[in-house]
Amino acid sequence: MSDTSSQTSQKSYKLDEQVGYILRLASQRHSSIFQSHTLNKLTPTQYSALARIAEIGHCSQNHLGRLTSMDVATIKGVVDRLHKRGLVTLKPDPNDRRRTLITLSELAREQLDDLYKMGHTITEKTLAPLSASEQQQLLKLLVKIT
Amino acid sequence: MSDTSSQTSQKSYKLDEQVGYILRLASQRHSSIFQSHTLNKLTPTQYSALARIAEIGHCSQNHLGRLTSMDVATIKGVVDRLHKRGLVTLKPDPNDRRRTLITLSELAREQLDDLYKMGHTITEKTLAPLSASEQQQLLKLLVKIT
DNA sequence: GCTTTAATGTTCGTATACTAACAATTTAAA
DNA sequence: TTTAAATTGTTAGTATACGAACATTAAAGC
Repeated sequence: MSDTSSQTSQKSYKLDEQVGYILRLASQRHSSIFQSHTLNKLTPTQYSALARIAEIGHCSQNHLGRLTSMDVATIKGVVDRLHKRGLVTLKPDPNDRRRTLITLSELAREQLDDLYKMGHTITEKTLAPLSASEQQQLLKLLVKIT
Repeated sequence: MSDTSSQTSQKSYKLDEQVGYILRLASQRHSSIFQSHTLNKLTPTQYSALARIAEIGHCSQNHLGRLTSMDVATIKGVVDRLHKRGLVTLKPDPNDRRRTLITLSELAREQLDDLYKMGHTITEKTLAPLSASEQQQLLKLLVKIT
């Protein structure tokens, strides 16, 4: 009897085959690629927030959080840092005194094309090990488990 | 001319179609499932570390970090918290005075079967939206971009 | 109208995750 | 063998990420 430890745990557990673990590894590699290509040391999260504001024009802080899947505490930090860097402008919502309206700054609008180019490059590099059809397949499956 | 902003950015950028963004969403959903099923409020990262130690028996802190893809600062915090909870035991390596040998505690060994069962359940729930062949396909593709 | 409920933004606490710098120790090179 | 280089673990700083609690304001229910 060579295996004395698996008497009660017949089903072996292999960490390297668990989705959660592999997802973390894939995210790490993407972050690493992102960081090596990013302009102005922008983070993936900050980039997501900027891209979303660019899409919709303007919105409140919590709304932006929902649109980018960040909870209220996280989106606050992100918006604060984007504001500190002069990439977004903040002004009170005249229709709701609780809200702050967030918009892209002029500086951010000027950089938008370069930022988009950067985003595409990062996506390309991340998916480089896959064929075109594999890339589509991966995105489709990932969306399904979201 | 309805679109005045895309003169220089012909290629549109859709955040919802970028791997990095979708990877974050998938990781978030997995974490949420993990958290709702975990014993003792163990985190995915702590669980990975425990599972790896269980696989290899014992190792140094930095080595464990490499085996679980955590940098030296991160693995230190994880090991500290596992130690504080009594899940690992630490003792100096007699052969190398820089190293600390990490092993599973008796408590952790007793819980191992339940932890493995929990891990399998979490993996199942995370992959539930996919068919069996889709699940294998997803893991295969994720590993490729790692 | 008034009260209850909900939404917005803030703050605190904890846990990854990574960079950079550092002291102690070990290994490799000269 | 003595110096140089690498490894181990620690610490400080920054940035997500989430739960929980809180005050202010708005919306709903009566």
